[in-house]
Amino acid sequence: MLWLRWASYSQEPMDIREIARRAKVSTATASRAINRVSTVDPQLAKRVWKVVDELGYYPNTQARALVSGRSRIFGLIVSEFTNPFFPEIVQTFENLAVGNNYEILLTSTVNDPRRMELSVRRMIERRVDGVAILTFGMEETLLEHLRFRSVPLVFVDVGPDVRGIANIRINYQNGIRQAVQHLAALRHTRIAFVAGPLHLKSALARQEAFKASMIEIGLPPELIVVGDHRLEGGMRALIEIGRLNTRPTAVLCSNDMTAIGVMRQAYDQKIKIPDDLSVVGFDDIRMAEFTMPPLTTVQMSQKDLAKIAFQALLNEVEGRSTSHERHEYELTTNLVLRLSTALAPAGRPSTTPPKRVGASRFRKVSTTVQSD
Amino acid sequence: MLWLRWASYSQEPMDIREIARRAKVSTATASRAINRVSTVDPQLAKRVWKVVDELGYYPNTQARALVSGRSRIFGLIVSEFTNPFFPEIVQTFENLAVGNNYEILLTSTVNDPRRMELSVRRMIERRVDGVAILTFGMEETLLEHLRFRSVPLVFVDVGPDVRGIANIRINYQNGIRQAVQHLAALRHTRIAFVAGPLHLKSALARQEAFKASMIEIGLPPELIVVGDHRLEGGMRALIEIGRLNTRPTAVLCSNDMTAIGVMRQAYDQKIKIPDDLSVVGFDDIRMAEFTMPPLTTVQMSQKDLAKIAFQALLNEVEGRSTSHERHEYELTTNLVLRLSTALAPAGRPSTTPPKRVGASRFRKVSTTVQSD
DNA sequence: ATGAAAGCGCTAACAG
DNA sequence: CTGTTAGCGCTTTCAT
Repeated sequence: MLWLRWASYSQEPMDIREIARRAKVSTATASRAINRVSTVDPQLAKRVWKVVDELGYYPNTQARALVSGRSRIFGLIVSEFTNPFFPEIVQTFENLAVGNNYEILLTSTVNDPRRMELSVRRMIERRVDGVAILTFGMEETLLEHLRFRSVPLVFVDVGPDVRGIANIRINYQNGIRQAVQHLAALRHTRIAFVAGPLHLKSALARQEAFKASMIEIGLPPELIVVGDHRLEGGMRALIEIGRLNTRPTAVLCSNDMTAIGVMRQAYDQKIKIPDDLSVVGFDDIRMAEFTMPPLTTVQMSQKDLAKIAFQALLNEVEGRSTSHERHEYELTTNLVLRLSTALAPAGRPSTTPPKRVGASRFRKVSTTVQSD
Repeated sequence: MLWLRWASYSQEPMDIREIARRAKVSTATASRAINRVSTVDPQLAKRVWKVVDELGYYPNTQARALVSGRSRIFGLIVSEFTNPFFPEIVQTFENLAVGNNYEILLTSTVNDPRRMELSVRRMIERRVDGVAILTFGMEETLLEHLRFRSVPLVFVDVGPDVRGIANIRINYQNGIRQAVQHLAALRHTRIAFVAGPLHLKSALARQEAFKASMIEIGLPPELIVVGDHRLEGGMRALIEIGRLNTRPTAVLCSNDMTAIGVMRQAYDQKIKIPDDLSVVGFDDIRMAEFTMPPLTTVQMSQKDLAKIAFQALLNEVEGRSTSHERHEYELTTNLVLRLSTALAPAGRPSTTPPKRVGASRFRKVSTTVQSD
């Protein structure tokens, strides 16, 4: 706190020159000491650091960035913070950022083309060192602006056509197959699927995974209704499903909000879950643990996703990767058993809920990521 | 897209000098044109802008900040992104930021003193123009670092002792009184309160508001159990309440997660809500709408909070406020009726749920805030 | 109204 | 190993 008293009676600029002067060294040496360059004489270094601490000197990052050409900022573009899928990602990303002396420039597109464009512009203006785009849909032309400036990019789930940018591919099939087989094992044969907005690649992929998984075990993937990945869509979907002449005993949803909508509608109609109807979600957002009953769901680990994204960016920037190879990462989804699924009503002799699992197991993703 | 083709065969730096050269003006004029200084000849300005657009030139914010001394970044310190209270705040804050050409430096303390210190350090290093601290608890000494550098600060809910920084005071009493009176009107007389961690000012204030509200209508505020503002605490609280010899018929919770925990525990114990027990939350996080039944809760508008915080910062920075007056803002809380409250079991002749209200009404906060 | 030039705070050659 | 110095890209006097 010494510098605080100092502060009270002098308000001169505290810049690296001031530090240098007081430590009786050149600015170059001061700079080196501060940046822990090993060749600097320990004596001098100590003198510099003493002054730095006494004065509470904090280097000006802008100036640093200007001369070094690296801002130590990673951009993170998401759709919407209020989408429950993102908070965990942002938190994990930030944890990694602080640990690596990066700042994060967080931006949301709120599904507005103008905001998308603005996001990209902001990234460029602030000269970010890399951008993670977790927004399930982004105009190709905007990316060109980033690519043109050779800003490292990480993407989730874009097609295989884009070259020169890292890509995290989601293995939807794995988790969805587990979900379908879990339901089948509980004697469900009439399994419905509530899809998401099919113009989204991710929603389409989930639906396809569902169909494939059903066919795989000889069940017809017929009962499909389209939702919107929101609560309302889930509610509407269950109403629609209720009108079907062959009523399903289980419903798999394209995301958790949809599943929560289904459960809400079931609650309103006094349909008991899981006794009358088994429900499975997708994503494993935080809320999935808090529903009643807790939701069985396919987990797409937001933590792992963030870790992979961050690490990919870091690899790119620190040049640990030769720039001409194709950078592919994979995130595998897995079923998390909770309490919203049970034996199918017809074949159920007694109420035997599936064993509850505390934590989920993952198959390790195909890339090494730093732990928390 | 013209500049994109240009880009393909020349990779020179696109800086303001390049713009100036191509527009056949001086860098000074280029700068003025880009910054829309009115005195610049329209002809020249147009020429400059043409080049800017063709080349896809984006000014370097670092350089700008360095010379102007203003970074156009606001710091936003929160406790934890995964705390459901924050996403809406962050989103609103960002919306306002983009609208005003600011960037936001988002930081979380995760209730770790080291991270708190780091947050402050990061703010200073990036030379933010102001900081909003929404973290219900922050060490005084850290603030000194910011105050010393005269960084404008906005705070939520700190005591009245701190001078020279803006403060948003929460009127807990208003909403909690409404909640208590709502329950009383439904013939509840044994109303329990599940408090939060009492070392938090905000938790303490809520408890005090509860006590005052009860006494006000002649009910003894005796049934108080302490939770932790998390789901688990709510669950434990209900168990504890169940052991009381005088069982309450309604429980008011210090925050929504607690209320959700209570509901979860009730679900597990087959206690029907609201028929057997009325539950009221506090905060009105997004999830409160999605519980079953939807949670009646005291709303502390996260949107309004963010708006006030941003506006306060802006006032400070744009110098619209004389720096010696005390800057106080107020946010009023209000009850939002949903479906988790009903007539007390004893005095209830039939099931008559309270009227459901779609949107809540607010008393306007005492300061003018920009709309979305 | 426009241009020349200084300089924001820092790092990185380069020279000693 | 240390110091001198030239910029990084921009805004802003100060002349014109």
